[in-house]
Amino acid sequence: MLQQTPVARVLPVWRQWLDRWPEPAALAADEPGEAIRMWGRLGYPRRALRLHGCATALVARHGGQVPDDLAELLDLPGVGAYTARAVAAFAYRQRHPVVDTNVRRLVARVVAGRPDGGQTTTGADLAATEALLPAEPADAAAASAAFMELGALLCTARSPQCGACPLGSRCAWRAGGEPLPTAPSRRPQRYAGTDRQVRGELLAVLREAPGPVPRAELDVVWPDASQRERALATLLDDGLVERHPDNRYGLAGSATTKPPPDPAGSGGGPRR
DNA sequence: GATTCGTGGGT
DNA sequence: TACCCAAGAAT
Repeated sequence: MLQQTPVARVLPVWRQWLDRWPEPAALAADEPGEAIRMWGRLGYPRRALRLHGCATALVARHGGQVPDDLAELLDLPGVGAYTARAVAAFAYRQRHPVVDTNVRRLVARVVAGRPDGGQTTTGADLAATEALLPAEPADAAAASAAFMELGALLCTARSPQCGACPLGSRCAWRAGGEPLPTAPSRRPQRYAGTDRQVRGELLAVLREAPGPVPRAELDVVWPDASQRERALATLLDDGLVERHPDNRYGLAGSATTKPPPDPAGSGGGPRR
């Protein structure tokens, strides 16, 4: 949930989520569509699907437990370099570099004197961060937590508070006069009008509906029919949405949630 | 390595 | 208003 999403926005959803599914087996036993529904408006809904897939994999491969081996963690759906190492380090106290966007920026500044980190974590980022870790695994985990907090609270992207930073004069970026980024080089990140927004609108209808809805209920969310088609097609392709035999649409695998009265008697569609 | 994938709050 | 940017992962 925390992937590319501010902590404050995650917290309420996370609490409801764990209240409903306290352990992987509980989530795995429910429909993936219910995970999408509970995801709410956190964004990147494929993460909900992957989290459900992750729970399923944990049950199938690891007896419902979260493994402590880095390679096994990396094999889980939705678990990448950051999450796998965060779990191994924070939950199991292993010595791994934990590199998120905050640590990437912090290390870029402190070590390399650059104004910002890259968009994605590279092998060089992992190596540079690993070099900063104490030898003792428990201390390394504490240091990783400290790096993340430092990057998130003081060494921020916009307005870093260098005066309050405990690293003080040991920072190469500060020593270099805190040079600003040379080129903007950031992609335009507009959202309004994109297929992303249309996907979001379509999914919002399906989340709020108790079960599959007729096509007409999806058609009202966006005026451009061709863009609507495209967005719906990608949702189907991602496995977030299912088309039922009666030409209604619903969240993946959630056809069981009390379908409305069906005169045609086709039921909620077959389930496996 | 570069792109794509949502959403909302801060500046 | 417009833009930035979040505890990234998959392709």
